[in-house]
Amino acid sequence: MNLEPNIHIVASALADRSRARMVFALMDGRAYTAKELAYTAEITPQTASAHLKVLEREGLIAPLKSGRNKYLRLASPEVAQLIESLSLLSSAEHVRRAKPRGATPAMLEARSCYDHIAGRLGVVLLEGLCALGHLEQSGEDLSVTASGEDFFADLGIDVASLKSLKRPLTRCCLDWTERRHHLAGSLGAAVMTQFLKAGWLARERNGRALLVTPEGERAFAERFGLSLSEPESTDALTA
Amino acid sequence: MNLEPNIHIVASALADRSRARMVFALMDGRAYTAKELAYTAEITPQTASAHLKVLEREGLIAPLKSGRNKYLRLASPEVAQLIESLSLLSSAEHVRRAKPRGATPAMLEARSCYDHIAGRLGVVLLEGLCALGHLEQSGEDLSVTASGEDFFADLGIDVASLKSLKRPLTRCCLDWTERRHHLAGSLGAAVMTQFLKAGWLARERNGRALLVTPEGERAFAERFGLSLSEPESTDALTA
DNA sequence: CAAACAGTTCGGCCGTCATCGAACTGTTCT
DNA sequence: AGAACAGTTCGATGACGGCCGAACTGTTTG
Repeated sequence: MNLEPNIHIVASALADRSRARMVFALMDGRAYTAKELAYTAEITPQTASAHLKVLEREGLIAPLKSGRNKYLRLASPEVAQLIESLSLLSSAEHVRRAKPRGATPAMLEARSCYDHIAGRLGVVLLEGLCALGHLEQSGEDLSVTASGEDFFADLGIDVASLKSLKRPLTRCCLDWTERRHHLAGSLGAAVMTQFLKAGWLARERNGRALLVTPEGERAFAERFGLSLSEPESTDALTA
Repeated sequence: MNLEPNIHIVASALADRSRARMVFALMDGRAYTAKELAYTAEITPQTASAHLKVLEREGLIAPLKSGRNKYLRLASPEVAQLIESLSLLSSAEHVRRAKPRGATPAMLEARSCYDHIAGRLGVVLLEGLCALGHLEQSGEDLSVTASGEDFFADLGIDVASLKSLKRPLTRCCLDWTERRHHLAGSLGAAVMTQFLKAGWLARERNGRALLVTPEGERAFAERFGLSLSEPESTDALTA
């Protein structure tokens, strides 16, 4: 007899198109009301209610009540990583089968992936940091260099205090649109938070896309040596 | 409109108990015939055939034909990581709901997790390596120290050449029975291979459990400062 | 060549579950 | 208090999918 985890139960929770769409919407790390999620999944509130109950029972989402509203968010970073793993394996299918799909170019450019930056911006950011010697990549293993600690301190991020968290400091996250890596982990989360706070990035109103502000463009050029001017998104789509 | 990955399709492939059991059996990294998998899932060969077709279509397993036999194995390390993520979230459920389940104590003690060592052995191994200063853990971020490179070289593992692979050198993998970390990544895989080759570990005939040989016990004590004598497994189960 | 065996396809049965309309609970605003 | 609204429960319906017995393809063995 085998020690057998009931992985099919958790998998079942994500095996439905409507539930998948709702969970995917929550991948921006924010909390949404049941109705908003029903709307994004294009189903009625009753149906959504049943679905959300399932996701809640399986510990994938966590509720947050406020008056007559019930805000829902992903339960943990582990859930986000699960969705990432699934996206990685399903996007292969996705690309192979149905190529031309409705896609927001803005999302390809920059988006939030649970709590850090993904998309083309995420990828070039990681590469820039490595090129400047602030991060070191051996294999896919990432570490912060001494000059990196100073650099992040200058951005208002205290690397030492992040290290004491139980969460990984740095983690490589395979980007499912770029199919290259971007920075995740607690440092990745801190970076996105700082960028939003500094006004270098702004969130799109109802979606995962992130917009680079003019100040952000200047800051990225000065500090990271990046020029984001050429929008390769059309390229990426037709490639 | 959202860029929407069909994660529910891949999830569906794992949303069935029989398929989950088969995939879980493949987590030891070996290849099995369709009939063996049917047997472990306790279903007829016809039914298994249909299931395996689904898993193959979704790119989760890869076939390897040899005469009238068809050997099946996991398609990639990414798939193994997906199963890990699922196990992590479902074992929480599992523990919470149905505590006393048929479990092999041997599997709790040491087992293969796709291609590296998991279970109590995997956990104490990682801790031993950190205590000896061969690995360094900041947060959950792992790196090999200078003394570590020598240490692994002595075991017949060339860390430098592993670094050049596209796979991560080290990766923390959360153990779903111990709920603590063990060593994964290409170094983790190399370590298990060496241990098997050196005769320190032996595979159980039909399962994921790993047995520590007397030579292995001696080697682990000498080189890693580990004493595995006390079988805490009963502890772990009643805890 | 014939028997044995791995794997597959086909057809029918049955349970599970996503969906929606209708009706209900509870909170907020006027 | 009463209207409006978020969220839920209930019941009916219809589709999908897992399961097995039987029959088939193709390879190995005697």
